[in-house]
Amino acid sequence: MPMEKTFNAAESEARIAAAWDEANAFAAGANAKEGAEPFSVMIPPPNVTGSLHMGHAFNNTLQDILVRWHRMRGFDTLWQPGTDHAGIATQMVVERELARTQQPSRREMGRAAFLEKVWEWKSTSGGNIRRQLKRLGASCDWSREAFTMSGAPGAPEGEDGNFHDAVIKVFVEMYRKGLIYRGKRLVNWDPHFETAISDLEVENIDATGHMWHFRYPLADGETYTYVEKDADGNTVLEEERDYISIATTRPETMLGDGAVAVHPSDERYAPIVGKYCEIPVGPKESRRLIPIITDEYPDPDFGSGAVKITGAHDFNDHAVAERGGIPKYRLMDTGGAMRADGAPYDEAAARAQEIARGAEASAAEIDALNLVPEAYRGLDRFEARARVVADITAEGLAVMVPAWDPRLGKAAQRKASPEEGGIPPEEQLVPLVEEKLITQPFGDRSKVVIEPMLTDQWFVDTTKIVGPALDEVRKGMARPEGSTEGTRILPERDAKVYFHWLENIEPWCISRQLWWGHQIPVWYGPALSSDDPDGGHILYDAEWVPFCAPSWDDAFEQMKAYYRHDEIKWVEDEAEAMQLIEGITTRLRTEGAIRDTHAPVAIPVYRDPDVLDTWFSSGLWPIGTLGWPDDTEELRRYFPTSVLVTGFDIIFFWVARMMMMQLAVVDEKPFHTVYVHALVRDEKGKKMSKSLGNVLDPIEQIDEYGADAVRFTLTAMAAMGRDLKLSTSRIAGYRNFGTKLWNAFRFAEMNDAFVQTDGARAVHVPCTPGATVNKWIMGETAKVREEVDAALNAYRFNDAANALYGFVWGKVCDWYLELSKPLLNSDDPEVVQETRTTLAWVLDQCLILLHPIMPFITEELWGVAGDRGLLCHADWPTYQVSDLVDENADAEMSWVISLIEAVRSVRGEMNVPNGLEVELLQLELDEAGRTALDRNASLIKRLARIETITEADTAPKGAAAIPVKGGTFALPLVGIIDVGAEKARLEKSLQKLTKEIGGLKGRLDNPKFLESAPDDVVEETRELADAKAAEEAKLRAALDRLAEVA
RNA sequence: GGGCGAUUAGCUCAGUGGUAGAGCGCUUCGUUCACAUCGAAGAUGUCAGAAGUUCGAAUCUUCUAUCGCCCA
Repeated sequence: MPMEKTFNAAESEARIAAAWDEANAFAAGANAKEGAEPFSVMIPPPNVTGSLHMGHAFNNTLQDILVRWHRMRGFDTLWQPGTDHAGIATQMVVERELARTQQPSRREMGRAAFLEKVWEWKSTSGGNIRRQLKRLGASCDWSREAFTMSGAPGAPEGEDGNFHDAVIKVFVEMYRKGLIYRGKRLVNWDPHFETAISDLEVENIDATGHMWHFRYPLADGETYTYVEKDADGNTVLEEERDYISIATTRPETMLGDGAVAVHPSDERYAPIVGKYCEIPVGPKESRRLIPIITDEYPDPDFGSGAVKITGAHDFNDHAVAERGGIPKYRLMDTGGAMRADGAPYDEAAARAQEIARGAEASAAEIDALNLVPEAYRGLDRFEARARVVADITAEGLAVMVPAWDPRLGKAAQRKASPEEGGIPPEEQLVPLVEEKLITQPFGDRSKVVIEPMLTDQWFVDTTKIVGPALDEVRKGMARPEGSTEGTRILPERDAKVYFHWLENIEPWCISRQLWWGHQIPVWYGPALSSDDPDGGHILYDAEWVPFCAPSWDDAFEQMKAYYRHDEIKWVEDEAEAMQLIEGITTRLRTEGAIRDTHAPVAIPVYRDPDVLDTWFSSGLWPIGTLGWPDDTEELRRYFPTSVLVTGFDIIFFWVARMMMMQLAVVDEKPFHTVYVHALVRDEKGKKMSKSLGNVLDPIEQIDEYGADAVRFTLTAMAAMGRDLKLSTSRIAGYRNFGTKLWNAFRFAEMNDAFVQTDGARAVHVPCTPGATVNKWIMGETAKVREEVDAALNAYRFNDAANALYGFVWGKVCDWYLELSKPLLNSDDPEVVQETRTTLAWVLDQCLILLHPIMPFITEELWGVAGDRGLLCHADWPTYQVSDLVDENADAEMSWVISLIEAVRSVRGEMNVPNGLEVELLQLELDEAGRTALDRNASLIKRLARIETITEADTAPKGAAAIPVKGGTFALPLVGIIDVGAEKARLEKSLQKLTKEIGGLKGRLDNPKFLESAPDDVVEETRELADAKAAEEAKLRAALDRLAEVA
């Protein structure tokens, strides 16, 4: 049955994918040669809620190329797939789903029930991305698909695995080694999701905002002389003030101010440093006084030069507060509303006043103080801001300026001209609300403004584990070619990014106030009042002491040892534990005894409710997916892995953390090479995003053009380190390339190239052909094979793709297929047989070499062209240029091709009708040319559409001249050609030639060039100059003859 | 503000010191038995600008301009 005219991707891809599946073709170790080296790649786990976008398609295409290439070369290959559990994103998706289907909310159903819902969602919807990756052709070992939450408590059937064990074990070990600690720190708090997030999950966005200026009155009616000087030291303003002017973009945080700071060198405020000022908001009778202190942080040239210090709600202020021992008052609840808990404002403010005056207070007490006045309690932070501004302004404590002040921005009025009536703006005073560009932090998922918040969190002490991660990459960057020592990051630029980040690393906050994730394996019980094992008591206001252990049983053992008995009760949460302790202590107190640990009452303990950052688990991806902490066969075989292919946007999130964690846990780098690729953008260069609506959905593209076209496009554009701008016309172009290849097979099939009587064709070199054309194409094949291997070895994916494109289309289809036609129709059965064999071989090579980039169409054609197993397991060739290139055949074919091109060019420019076969005159010609002409006359005639080739001494008048290497031909086109046009054509060529010769001569006449340039360059230049000069002479001769006619 | 990168044909981009390239688009011609998702031919460049190093610069150095990304 004859082949269809085009490849039907939609129909074939599914069938081929099924065949691969059925053959288990991508299982770890499939097609490995005896004693093969391992080659393993970890997929960057996509988010389980995710669907395939172009970035994934790009990332996975590159991985698949490497993996298929290695598999065909007989490596013991593993491509490990899987997804991560994406704490925030998944919780968000499931909560939204609950709301949509009008089910009880997360909080209503409680933690356990909610997690059940999440698992349910995962099993029905979490497989999306796997199906999509399969559509792309990703040759992962799907039987090993991993998940970062596998094996967690509550995981349903089918979600077993030990990733959870690995995560917990690492946490416990790192905790015991002192690499993980808990502390009350200022963290980025997401008020929407009510969890801490890492600074990498914060997007800083510039937007026009406002800066308010307020007066903080000095305490006790104090005044000072405020002097403002210009750059030359001249006084520009001098006035008596009873206040200090403060600018802020977040007035609601004034309620938690602990001090006002000025720079120590700022003379304007020197007289009042050490004095107190009043926070101008809240009930008048109980306003707080705060000290005026000095710190290096305030910039005297910015605003008034004085800065309010709110240690609990700003990172810079926090540092100042730490340095100056300033209390840090927390103002908001987890949802970003002003606190409504605790004692009435009067009491809290009075206590805060004592503290400001020097009274001792614990961090816990300070945290418990709610300094939000009743009027603002419970308000959303932005609502509170508006109220604070309004109240201060109403009281006349805003800094006032004329209405035309340019700092007011759009709100500023223009100065009135005298003839206009009313109050001129210069006399009208308005509150100074500066309009300016403000950088605000936003949660990258929630898109709400992030609030710096003082909370208890867990941290990895990254400074303690960063060293080896830096060393390994330093080693890798310096290693020689071919070595796998250390870890090499490509391109080099991204190594710089890596170094820069790790050298300035911050502690990593790993706790999240979510439910979906690995719950922190720490239980808290009340601390004993003394270290003395027999004298310890539990006090009413006991601190909590942590017990970190991989399981409750282990924790329980620790608790027994600590409390010296086993009456321990695991309760729901801190509140319940607290209640029980209160009960115990008050009851025992009334009995006249402080409870000791031997009393017959259960000690309440509770588990830390927080979960670990998803990146903490994906940081263990390399070892976790291979079965660690068990000592598995796979771990021994495939770890450390070979290459990590990933986008530059997760160098910090993931790559750096994997480096640190693998080194910290198993003391071994996770991979020897990291290939960092760029971003896929739309055709205008914009980042693809849903909100812009410029996303190209890879699945839609695959539906329309086929997976191979999408893959080839991405590969051809994968120049290292450059963003790719993707357009559908490009994809269509490479779909056409597939069609071209398809039709080459159609041609071969029609010519019986695949009919073999002696069994399956071997992949290795089939014969030693006699025909020059056959020798030549085999040499070209060897060249491209070397090129492809060299390109892939260097991760130059685009070079591999372009080399193959040029070879298949430009060499095989444009020339070899055409040149083979006369041979296939030869009367000599040996020539026919040899050509069929060569043709089949060459096309097979195209399939093999293209397979890693275009797996589907090549697999399909492989099946069409013979019955010999799957192409994805075919042997990758190793023949070399030195084996297959025949210099003479090369030279001969170049000559033939250039002659045919020259004739076609003349015909084209002279508008000789295609159908018209013309006569070709051979004028002078050297020996090599004569031989080449003799041996290939039929080819030349056919491809250049020549009727006869005759020898002549001189060209007739009015013939078009065709200079070739070693001689000249002519096309006698009397009556067909336009003499003027031919003259113009020749003159144009001559002009170009003269310019080139000028350049070449200039170099050759320069003695310094001859002296300094390498010999082969000089030689090349000389040859080229000679050749050009010869051609010039021929063209001149031709022009002369033309002149005779005219 | 700090860092990284880009600027090459109409468009998208390759090109690490030695003859400026590819794909797409464009123009002309073409129903020859693989392919019109095709074939043949053609046009198109101050390699952002300036200075320097070099026998020789798109390529190396410095500066300038414009644009982008990351980090504060």
